[in-house]
Amino acid sequence: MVALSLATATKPAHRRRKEARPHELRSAALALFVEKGFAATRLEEVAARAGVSKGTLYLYFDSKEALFLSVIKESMLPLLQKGRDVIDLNADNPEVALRAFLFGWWNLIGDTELSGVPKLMMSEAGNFPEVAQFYLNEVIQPAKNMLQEILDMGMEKGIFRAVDTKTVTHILMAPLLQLVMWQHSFGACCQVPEMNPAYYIDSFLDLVITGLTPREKRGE
Amino acid sequence: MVALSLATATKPAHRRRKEARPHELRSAALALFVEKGFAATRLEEVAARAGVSKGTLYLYFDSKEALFLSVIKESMLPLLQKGRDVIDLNADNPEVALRAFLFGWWNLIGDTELSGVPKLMMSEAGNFPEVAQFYLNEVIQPAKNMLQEILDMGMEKGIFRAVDTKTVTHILMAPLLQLVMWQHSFGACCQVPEMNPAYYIDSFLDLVITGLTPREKRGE
Amino acid sequence: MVALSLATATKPAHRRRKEARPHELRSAALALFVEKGFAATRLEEVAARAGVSKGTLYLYFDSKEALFLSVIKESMLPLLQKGRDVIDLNADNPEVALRAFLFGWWNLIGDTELSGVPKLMMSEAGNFPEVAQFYLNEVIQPAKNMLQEILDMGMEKGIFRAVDTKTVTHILMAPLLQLVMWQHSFGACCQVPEMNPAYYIDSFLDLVITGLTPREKRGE
Amino acid sequence: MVALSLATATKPAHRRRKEARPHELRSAALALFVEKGFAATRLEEVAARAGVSKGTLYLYFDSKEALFLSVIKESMLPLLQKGRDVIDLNADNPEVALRAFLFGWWNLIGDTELSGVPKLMMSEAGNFPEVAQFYLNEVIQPAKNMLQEILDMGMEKGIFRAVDTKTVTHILMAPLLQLVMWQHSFGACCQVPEMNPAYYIDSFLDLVITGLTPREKRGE
DNA sequence: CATGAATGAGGGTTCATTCAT
DNA sequence: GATGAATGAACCCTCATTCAT
Repeated sequence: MVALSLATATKPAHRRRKEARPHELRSAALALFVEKGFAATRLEEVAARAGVSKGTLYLYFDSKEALFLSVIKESMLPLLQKGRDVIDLNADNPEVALRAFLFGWWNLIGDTELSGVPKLMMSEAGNFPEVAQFYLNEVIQPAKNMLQEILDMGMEKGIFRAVDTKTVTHILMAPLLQLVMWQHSFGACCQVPEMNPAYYIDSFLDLVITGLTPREKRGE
Repeated sequence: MVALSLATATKPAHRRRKEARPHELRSAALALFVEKGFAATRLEEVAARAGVSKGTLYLYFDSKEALFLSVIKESMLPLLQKGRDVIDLNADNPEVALRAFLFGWWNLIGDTELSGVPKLMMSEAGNFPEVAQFYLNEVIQPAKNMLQEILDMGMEKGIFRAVDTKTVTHILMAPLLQLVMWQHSFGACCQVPEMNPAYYIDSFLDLVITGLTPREKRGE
Repeated sequence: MVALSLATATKPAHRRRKEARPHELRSAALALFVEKGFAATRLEEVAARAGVSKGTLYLYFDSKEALFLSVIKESMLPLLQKGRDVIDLNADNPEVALRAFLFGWWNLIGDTELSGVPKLMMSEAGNFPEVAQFYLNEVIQPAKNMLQEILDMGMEKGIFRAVDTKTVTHILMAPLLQLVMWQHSFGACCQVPEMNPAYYIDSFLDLVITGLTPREKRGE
Repeated sequence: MVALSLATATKPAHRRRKEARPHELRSAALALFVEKGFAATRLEEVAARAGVSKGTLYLYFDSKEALFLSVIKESMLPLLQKGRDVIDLNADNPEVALRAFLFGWWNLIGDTELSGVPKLMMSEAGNFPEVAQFYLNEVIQPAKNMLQEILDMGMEKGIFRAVDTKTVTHILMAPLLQLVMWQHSFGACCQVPEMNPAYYIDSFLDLVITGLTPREKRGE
């Protein structure tokens, strides 16, 4: 009983609520910013979706802009380490590492509420250049560096042919990014044929690794 | 007929001006909608960029939404025929047709002010579902159908190996779309390394056609 | 008719309105700022009192604070020259100059809507230190310098006895300022016995010039 | 009796604290109301300055308005008796009584935190007419009656010449009130030359008692 | 036709007040 | 009692839209 009271009773209910609020508000804000855009989202709606009143939002964020910044910063930074792990675990097999990295991205970002972040950032970069620069430096660049590392490993081992890694990393991410853009735009509002993401990614990897040209025609 | 063309040519300046207005306003609106988003764009700024006053805009468009709709509709529809032409001209060589189609897209859209339309449409789909559905049906679907036609041709002739065309058309457009998204987001506001679009597209086609796997390892 | 059209028709009605608006708005703002204080005054009320809508106010002033600044600056500066004139016209008779100056202050400020400015400035100095410093330097100090000039003249001619002019100028303005403070505070909201300003100023000048001590006791 | 005083002295700290709270809160409120005005003062700041939390304030005062009322009422009423004493002590010498009264006002009010009350009351009269009426009836009028009593005494004894006492009492208070207004406005926020209050009051009494006119010119 | 002054609904933000702990 | 998280009414300010000139 003492142990129990130490574990839980030391934090009154409203303290526990208070600690969860910033995350709840960021989550609500992300969903709405992605759906409607930053300018068209009303803070009252964000608050309502998080189950609080308009004023409460200001207990946790200084302004609408500060909320936006927090959505971007707090969401993505913690994930970079996971990408690191994928590479370290598959250092001996670049093709597997490449598959694991892209599917990892999908599982951790593309298939979660975080998938909204890239869409949001692309839509709003023009209105928040500093946030965009931060995102570019602290999220995109590190992620591209990891991909490049995988390509370099593959080329070193002769598993991949020589390519311009700067360009190819961009190309490798494009379909994944396009997929989440699609899901948060037409996919969310239109009658559009189903698309199986795992199948899509698999097809893309297949295409990129073996190419369009049939085996028997290669080398002609 | 000669009289008619003369009549047109001698039309007083302000008449010619007047006829050009809707296009100038759409062009100004597109640029600003893309940069700031629909909600964050002020009509006064659109009017100023088109060199007219706020009130004049309402002589040509009923509302901000009508302007948006017009930007989307009038911009893209006239281009579809050009895609058709590309296919018809290269019906005998699917690989050339594929290259021509993607480079044609780049030259007619990606490298012009129209490149903003896909970015705008993706950002605003949530706020304008009907416009998005229209764009999906009347622009995206026809374009994908053309690409699919090219793939089908290639597979029929044995130039391309058998792939799921629905999925691959999506994949084929992704890097191009991502490129314009990039140029209208980070590219427009951040310190970001130069990227040569022609080289990028070429690399992508190369990758997709021949694959990552080196020739000597294929078929293992 | 030509003359007439040149004289009047060149300014359409809405242009004439536009030119009068800033003054009308300042006047309305002054009255309400004085009555309720800056913070407690709603801009909608200011606009209503000036006969326009809330938004119109922002066509002429950037913000509530800018309106405040304008009220202070545009109201008082034009009056300083009139004080100058009073001194120049009565350079030979310091006692008359003193009376003329104080009564002039009363007629031009104390008895007009401008009487609110000193009250407003005193009430709000703490919230607008820069405006207060400006008012001190550009309005109060020049006015005190004029009074000091009159006293110096009087002492030179032997009409006034030697006094510390810095202190006495302050003392000379105090009852006038207190009178307008009173009229804009208790006088505006309470049951309070009538006070005749001219009689009050006259009594004060009488007191200050001849003193409380009866003639026969003087010099004891 | 000894027991009682012991009981008081041994009262636990938090009890003594509790009894002092209303005064501490009023004092904090007065300072901030004077500096920023009633509307621009946040209760959270008042509470913080008094060293308690926002909620605690409501244990002692029903509302912001009630706090304002209390600031005015509790501050000034206890002082009136002191004015009475000054008169009674100097009943035989009106000039000394006049000096003692004005200097007493200065020492008890002008030179203490209470000096803010007149400034506050003047600034806020328009927003709190009932409080203003109360202040007028219960504070200002009694004080003016005392001054009037002194003048009447002086005139009766032939020490002062015959004047309109209603008006002169107003004039006599004006420089003192103006002095505290000044100190709480420009004096608190601007670069302004030093002013010695005792010297100022002395100069004023000198001026009012002997007048501006030099001895040898009097009676001309 | 073209203008730009005017409008007023809407949204970001503040803060007096309440109340569960 | 004392706290401070939560509320929501109120207010500043913006901007799509209208309309007299």
